[in-house]
Amino acid sequence: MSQDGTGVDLETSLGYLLKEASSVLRAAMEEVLRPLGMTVTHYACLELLAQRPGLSNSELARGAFVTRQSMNVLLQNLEREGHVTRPAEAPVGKVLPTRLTPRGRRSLEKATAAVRSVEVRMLAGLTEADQAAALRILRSMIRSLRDGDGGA
Amino acid sequence: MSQDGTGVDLETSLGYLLKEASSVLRAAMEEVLRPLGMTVTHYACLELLAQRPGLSNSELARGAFVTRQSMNVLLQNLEREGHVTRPAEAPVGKVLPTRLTPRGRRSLEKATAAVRSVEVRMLAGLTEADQAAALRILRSMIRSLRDGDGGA
DNA sequence: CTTTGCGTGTCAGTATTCTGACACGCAGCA
DNA sequence: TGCTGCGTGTCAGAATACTGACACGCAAAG
Repeated sequence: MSQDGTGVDLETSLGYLLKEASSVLRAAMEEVLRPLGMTVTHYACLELLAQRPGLSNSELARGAFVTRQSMNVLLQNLEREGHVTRPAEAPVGKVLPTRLTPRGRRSLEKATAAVRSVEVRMLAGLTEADQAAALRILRSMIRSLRDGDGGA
Repeated sequence: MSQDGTGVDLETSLGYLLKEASSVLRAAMEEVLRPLGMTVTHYACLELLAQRPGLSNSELARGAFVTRQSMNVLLQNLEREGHVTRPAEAPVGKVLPTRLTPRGRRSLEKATAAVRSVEVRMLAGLTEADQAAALRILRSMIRSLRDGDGGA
């Protein structure tokens, strides 16, 4: 298909590989989440809420790597579908703490299992040491990027 | 800001970390590309063309992890701005081989420098061995995910 | 030579996300 | 006490990407 005559260092760029891995992972997650009627962002939001109940819209947005606005429309959908609840009035300030409903928790269970199977598949062929190294390396990358981002 | 009382294993999930790293990397790239009037997908397309001249729209799309349709509108923009050229007639079949113009090559140079600086910053704190390990691990993840994707 | 499969470019419509901007509430400081 | 900085929720508009569908051309199989 490709002329493959000039195959260069695109495949040796960690940045490109990172994007590729993330893209493939997202596609794989979408594939297993679709039968459940969920998107990746849906799942991320629910998982976040399960692990940290009472998160605000903005905090959820940061955790799912989208903007507050996007997360807000997502939360409205989830609320309408009965997966999450938000108080009509802010208990303090303007923050509306969000919580999972039993129904949301139930659909999250299936999604979590599906996603976990994808992650297991992704890690097949990697030793424990590899996974530990990956964790350390990715954290280092994130920290280095963040330091320069907000700092300078 | 967060109640940080339930800090769970979100930070130990390689999938989440992968998404986080990719997100931070993309943000950092957008930040340095914005002054140049380019987006990440713009840059990816140009870089792809520099390394593999004559790529088709579909091949470009696959390389930049977007759909053919999205890449097509991007190419139309780039063509209108004089960064790339596509023959009006397909030399063979329907494939329209795309090439960089001198102007496109020039703006790519600045972008490449900017992006490279981001990648260097990302890799700060990592040894050569770490980088080699990251390459190997990411490739393994991609392959494992792909095998299960299209195969099963 | 005909036919089937595959990849491609393209059109139309939809959905999702983002950027920009506004007002509000809390915390710290003079 | 009054004020400034910061974070938040929300509204509106625009940009971007995606899904679905169509016709065309090449290549392999009959």
